[in-house]
Amino acid sequence: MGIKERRAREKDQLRQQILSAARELFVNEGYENVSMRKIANKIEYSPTTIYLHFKDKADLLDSVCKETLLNLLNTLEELKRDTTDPVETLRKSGRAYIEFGLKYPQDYKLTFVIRPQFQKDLGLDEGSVGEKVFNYLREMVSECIRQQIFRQMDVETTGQVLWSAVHGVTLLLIDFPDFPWTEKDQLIDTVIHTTIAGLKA
Amino acid sequence: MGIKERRAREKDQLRQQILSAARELFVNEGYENVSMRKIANKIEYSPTTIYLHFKDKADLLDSVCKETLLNLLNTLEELKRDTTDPVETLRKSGRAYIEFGLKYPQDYKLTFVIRPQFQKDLGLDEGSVGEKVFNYLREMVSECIRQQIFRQMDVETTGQVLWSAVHGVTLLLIDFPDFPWTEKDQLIDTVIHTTIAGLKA
DNA sequence: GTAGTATAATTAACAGTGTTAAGTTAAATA
DNA sequence: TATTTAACTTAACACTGTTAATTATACTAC
Repeated sequence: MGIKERRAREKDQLRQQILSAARELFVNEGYENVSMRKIANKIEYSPTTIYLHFKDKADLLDSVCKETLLNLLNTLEELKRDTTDPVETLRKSGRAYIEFGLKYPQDYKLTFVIRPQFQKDLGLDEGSVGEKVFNYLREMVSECIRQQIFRQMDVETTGQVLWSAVHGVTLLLIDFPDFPWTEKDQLIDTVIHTTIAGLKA
Repeated sequence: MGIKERRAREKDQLRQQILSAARELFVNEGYENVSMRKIANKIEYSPTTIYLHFKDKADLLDSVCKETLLNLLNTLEELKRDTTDPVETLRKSGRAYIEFGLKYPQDYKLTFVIRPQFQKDLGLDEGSVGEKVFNYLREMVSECIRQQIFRQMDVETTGQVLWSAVHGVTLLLIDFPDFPWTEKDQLIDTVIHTTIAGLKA
């Protein structure tokens, strides 16, 4: 009775096909400029087929963003294995976060700017990938505070300050590419260095 | 021969009428959800009339954003008159910037996130309002460095770090209103305090 | 192997979008 | 009063997300 399984597999395959077509188009042309018909064309199905797999366009965006967050989480967790010094880990994580944003600027904006505009619920609910990413940050921060490297401040606030800094510089670099920025790597390093310095005891 | 003048005045009045109708709708319903026809309805003109005053919808957005920047600039410059200590001015300016963003969240996003997506040119060209805002920041920063309160670092980089921090926290607070943030005022203060502390000599 | 059934995929349509070209109305000039 | 000029509108195009109704396909039971 492997028929049902094969069918489910095929269905999942098509779902994945839609998802990656959507991601590619969203990333290259921007969410607003991608129509359901364009996605359908790309995968050589009729537009309505997409609706058999996703509730609507926002749901499609949602799924794309979930994947993005999962990628980010993987990137960060891989990095964590190699280092032991919590400040060094934090520094590297900050860099990795920003570089992730710059490597996939559209994905980043989709996830952290566009999506919230359409889906108020966020995706930081319990058990979600978003929550895991933030937990990752929480752990690093609380270690820095525990070891008294950082000021004895609320873990939450400290984490939020760090997130603000990296989120800010990432978006500025993405959104204003023509602005006369300081050399990119130097700016990123300075942002991270400054914020960490400001948090130190 | 005041006829031409009256006509020009009337034309400008209508332009302004369109502009404020657009702003109101953009702010309340979001740029994407506002159609030219909606704006036209609001001012009781046909949709095409708008095109006699603005090149297209993006141009309309552009003009709305220019006004927003002007408001921000006024807010900041007013504040500057009352203080002399450069660090205090910086601190207050940071607060004012963030609060401006939170008071007019849609305007802020329109200007600093949505607009760049449609208009790559930014609006930081010479003589523009955007440039003036950034010059404002530059001046404060260079004063802090000159007085050796801040580390002897590149003025540009220092300014960009500050901008990143305030931009970051502003957008996070706007985009994720349901996130369990630290009490808002405390978070803002901590972001500003931390960044400035990190920049100090 | 064929009839019936469930599921996958499609076509056609609706109400809406930004934008343009052509046409109309109203006002100022001669 | 006729003519020019500016303001404004109507009608249309090619597109959008999404739904209901319909067709095609693959599987089940006889």
